[in-house]
Amino acid sequence: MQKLTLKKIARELDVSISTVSKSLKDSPEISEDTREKVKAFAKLYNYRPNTIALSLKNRKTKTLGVIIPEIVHHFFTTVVSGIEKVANEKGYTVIIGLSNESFEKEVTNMQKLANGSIDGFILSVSRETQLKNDYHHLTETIDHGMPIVLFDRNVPEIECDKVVVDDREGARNAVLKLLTQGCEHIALLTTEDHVNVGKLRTQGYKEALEESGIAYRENLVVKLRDEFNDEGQEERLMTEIELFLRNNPGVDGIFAVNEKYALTAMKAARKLDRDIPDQLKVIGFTDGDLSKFATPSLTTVSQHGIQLGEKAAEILIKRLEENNFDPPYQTVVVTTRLVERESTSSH
Amino acid sequence: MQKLTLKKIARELDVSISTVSKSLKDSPEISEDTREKVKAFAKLYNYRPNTIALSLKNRKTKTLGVIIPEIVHHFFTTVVSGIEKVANEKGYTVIIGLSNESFEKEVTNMQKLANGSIDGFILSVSRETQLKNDYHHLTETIDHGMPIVLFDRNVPEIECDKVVVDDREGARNAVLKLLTQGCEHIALLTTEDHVNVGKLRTQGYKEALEESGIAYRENLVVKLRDEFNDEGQEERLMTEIELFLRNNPGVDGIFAVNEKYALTAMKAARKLDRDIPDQLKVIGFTDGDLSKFATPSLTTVSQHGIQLGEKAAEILIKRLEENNFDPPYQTVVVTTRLVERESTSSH
DNA sequence: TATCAACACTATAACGTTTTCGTAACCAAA
DNA sequence: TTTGGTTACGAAAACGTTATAGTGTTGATA
Repeated sequence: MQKLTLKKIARELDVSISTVSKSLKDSPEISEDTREKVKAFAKLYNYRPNTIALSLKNRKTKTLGVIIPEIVHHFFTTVVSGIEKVANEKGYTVIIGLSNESFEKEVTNMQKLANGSIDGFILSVSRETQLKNDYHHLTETIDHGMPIVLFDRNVPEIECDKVVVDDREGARNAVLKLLTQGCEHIALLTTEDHVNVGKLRTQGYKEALEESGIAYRENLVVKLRDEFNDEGQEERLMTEIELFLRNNPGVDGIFAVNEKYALTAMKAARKLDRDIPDQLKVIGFTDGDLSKFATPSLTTVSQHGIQLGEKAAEILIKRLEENNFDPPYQTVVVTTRLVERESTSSH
Repeated sequence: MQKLTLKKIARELDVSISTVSKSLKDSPEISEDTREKVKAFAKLYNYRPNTIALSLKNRKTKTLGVIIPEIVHHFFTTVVSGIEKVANEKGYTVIIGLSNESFEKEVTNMQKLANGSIDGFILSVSRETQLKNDYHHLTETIDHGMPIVLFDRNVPEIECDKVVVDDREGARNAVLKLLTQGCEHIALLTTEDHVNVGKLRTQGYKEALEESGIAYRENLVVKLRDEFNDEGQEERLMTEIELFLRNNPGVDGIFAVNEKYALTAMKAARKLDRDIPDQLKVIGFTDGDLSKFATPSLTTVSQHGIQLGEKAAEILIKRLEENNFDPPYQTVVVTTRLVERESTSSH
């Protein structure tokens, strides 16, 4: 009951392998009779060409390698589902590699896939990679003629196609919203500096303040340590944020660079009996189920992960099909949208 | 700057391809001198054998195909991350296929991967597949000598390895918990009947009631339509649940078969001014971020998706390495754990 | 001086395709 | 009857590996 091959069909029908292959491809070289006979047989026994053999022969796999830092993560899964959708439509398969925010896993995963398994990469660099600022694995891959599309976490020093979220603008709009809602002391809950998107969102925060003639105050910026994001560290995150709120009773608006921070801030506020949105308004970045189901529901900057994934896949596949691996490269900016919910509107 | 192959090394060093291959494999047939020379060259230019060629030659790909109904879904991503962890440790790659709960996508995705791309499947059948009760694609795959490990959504009529959650027992424990907490009128929020896990959880609900000498009452069981789970249908879900609560003011406990239902129920209760947990206690199935960050935080039945994924990968890889594709098959039951939070404890 | 190992390689086949080139067999034209 | 052109197929190479089976050279033995 093993897989049917051209060779087996050939043996069975007493013709050559070439004849079988050509028949299945409706080549006029083969007589109508033989063609029909072969096709009937192939159909009957459900012949399907071996993908691996085709990949070897064609030197292309019709497969995209996607490397993400984490999979138990709403935003990244939306991106993957966007990628998968487009890939599937165009006959491509998707291989997923997880870096788990580790530089080494990112590198080995890429190496493993780059040796013939895939035609190109779509990836978002790990936190550790950004920290080390070591991108030799990316440049090497590109130099070997394998295209890469970078998404979300941008790496300015690498030249390739990119699809990024408009983090700066998204943050700016969020903070402007808080300002028009009457907030005067807006805190920023963000990550450590080495995370690029965190930096950009911080920039947007500053811009919005500046535009509105409000001074940027260092002490309203809370840089949460990376390890607070790890599983089981929710307590420490909470303590940190609660402490901040306690020490800064004047804060009437919070812009958080992700859902988790925003939700935790809301929880802390409740503990301190500060009403949301009346006394404190909150906006988070990244729109996931968490925001939708929170109480009060959270106003967020939606990132359109699906479109981002779709766009990334489109760009990569276009390059592959056109066999064009050279500059110029493009950078697509996916805009964000402010989804207003209860955490900002005083009903 | 194209990929280095044995042939190119051979040409460069003026030896045969065989010599290069053997040298790299430290064969004693080759003189120390030549061996070193070849290895030095290979290392310098970073030679890596082509995975596709190896796959073709060995007739195994060291790749697992994972088919899941949805990727923007906490539970499934935890499973995938468990699979990926084990797979990676054992030198396997993971290809992901999404069925999006569609029978057809499940079938085509499997067909595409089955033609040489992977060595075995790990999959959870789509909702539509369960509804159609058509599993020919699974039996055919197994008959062709490709092993399958089914997870979560069990399919009794298919004989193969399985890793399932103890849905019945998990539900039973949850409902027992509500009972010991003093609830007397416990409602069940569940899915339509054709979803296997829904059925099992309903069974656990009944068992717990029976054990406690409480009559099962049809009108306390709410079967939410499948389409309410779709993106953007949160409103309708809410209306439905709210209506139920309004019509059944006596309900003092709710067991929901997933996080979404539970959270929506809590939201509805708040609208109706019923205090949680004092007047109404809620437990949900599936432990995700939603439950953790909800207000009040939700008591849930944790499914240990990671362990489930790990186990599934272990079973599949074991079969592959032992080249044993025949019965007996095993069914591993992953136990659940009740994670108690604010929605059940009256502090 | 023929014989035989041992050594250090090379050639070849195979995995399953596709494609280019070659070639029998037939018929028509010169 | 030779030449030329179809028709309908088969042989072979190639993709990049690995494993099996040669093979030429050397040096030692009988």
